[in-house]
Amino acid sequence: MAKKNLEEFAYKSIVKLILENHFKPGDFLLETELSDSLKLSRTPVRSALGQLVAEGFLDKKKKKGCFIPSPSPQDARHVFYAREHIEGLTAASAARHATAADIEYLYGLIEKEKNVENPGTQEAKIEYLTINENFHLGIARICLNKYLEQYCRHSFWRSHTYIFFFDRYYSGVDSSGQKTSPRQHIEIAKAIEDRDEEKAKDFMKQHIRTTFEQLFVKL
Amino acid sequence: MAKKNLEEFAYKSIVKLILENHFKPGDFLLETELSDSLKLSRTPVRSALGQLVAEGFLDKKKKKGCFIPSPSPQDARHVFYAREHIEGLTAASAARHATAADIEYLYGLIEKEKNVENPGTQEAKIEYLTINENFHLGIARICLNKYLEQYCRHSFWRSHTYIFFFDRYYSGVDSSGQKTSPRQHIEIAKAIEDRDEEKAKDFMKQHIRTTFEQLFVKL
DNA sequence: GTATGGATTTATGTATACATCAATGTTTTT
DNA sequence: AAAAACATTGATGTATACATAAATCCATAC
Repeated sequence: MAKKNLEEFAYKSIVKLILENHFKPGDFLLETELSDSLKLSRTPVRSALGQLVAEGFLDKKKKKGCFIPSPSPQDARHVFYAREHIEGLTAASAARHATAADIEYLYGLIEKEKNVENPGTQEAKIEYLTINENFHLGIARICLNKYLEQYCRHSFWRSHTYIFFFDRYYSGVDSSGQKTSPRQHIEIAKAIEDRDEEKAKDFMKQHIRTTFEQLFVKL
Repeated sequence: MAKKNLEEFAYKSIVKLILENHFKPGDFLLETELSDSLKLSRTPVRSALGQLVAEGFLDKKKKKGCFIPSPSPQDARHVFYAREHIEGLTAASAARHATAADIEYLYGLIEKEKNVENPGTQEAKIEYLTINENFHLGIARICLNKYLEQYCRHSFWRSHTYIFFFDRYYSGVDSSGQKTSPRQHIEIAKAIEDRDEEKAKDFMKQHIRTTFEQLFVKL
């Protein structure tokens, strides 16, 4: 990774570590350890951690440090409730603003999603995650409202805490044996293409509710 | 102001300066100037600025500094669009979760709002702002979803950039000669008290749209 | 054995010196 | 006079030393 901006480098590195599950909930991210392993001083590491706290991805205890927030069923409900409604809005707005190129982009992602190789492997899991992220954040971008996009990005990432914990999600298939996610993505893309704001909103909300239910059958 | 946590002190001080209109859009907030005037080193000031950037209250140009984002009609539309829908959600959720104490709190604010003294003065303006903030963020708190609360707080503050610029807002009266804001606040509080989620949502959305329209008649 | 109190440890919090880069101004060249 | 090359300036970016406080451990008192 490029190291011209150490702060940015630290930020990305830390996010990567988090996403790769190097830490478990409640773990403290020590400035000294991180600066040590990333071969930089505490200053840029500290900035990066501060950023992550301000963005709400990490919690902080004064004079104690930054730590991975603990997931809880209640928190999960809150995140997914927020996501459901906010992404409902972004999908509806996207239906208003999408260009031909935007729609092509979304369908391109769906194609990729259908053709992920070696399903079940760790690489496939990462691949699905990436495509899913691009789809949801892509729609947020298309909606052309930087505030909604920001909130969407935030709640999306927070929800991923949970997605990462439960493998069930990746094997989510419906009664017909088809993967639910690509099918629902197609519905959403179609609604956006048809400029049907209501449908786009409803399909998106349903999609996120499905995701939540697949993750938390037991709660 | 207490100075035990210099970073927090810096953060609050800078926010205060911004809200008191010490800077205009496009102005750079220089670390050296701030640390100088606040009598601390650059370190806590720099942290505070980084926080404000991460939260989206300031923009930043690499190696150049943090600056007040420029308002624009389009940005205003985006902020108020986001606020309208998010606060619609918080109001509906608040109608589900409000306790008797919560409802009393809201009505208390409305009473205060009715009885602000010396309307038209700068103090009255500040007083209105504070009450209004407490009302809107209070509802966000009552809804018990920390994500929605966070997004609500963010869009609320961003919208205040605009509210501060236009005095018309504070003199907003409807055709019957009554202040619109207290009247609409009463409607919302009543709907929450009645546990009528739909009405709470709709009144809140209407209220925020009214605010927007009062500000931007000319756009 | 438990509890209290203080030393130790260890991490964050802060100040400061220095490095770096972008912008600007100035000189030199054509 | 215009343009290119260079030097200056002034801010942020980074490293590091030191201050401080929370947590832990251990000794001592009861």
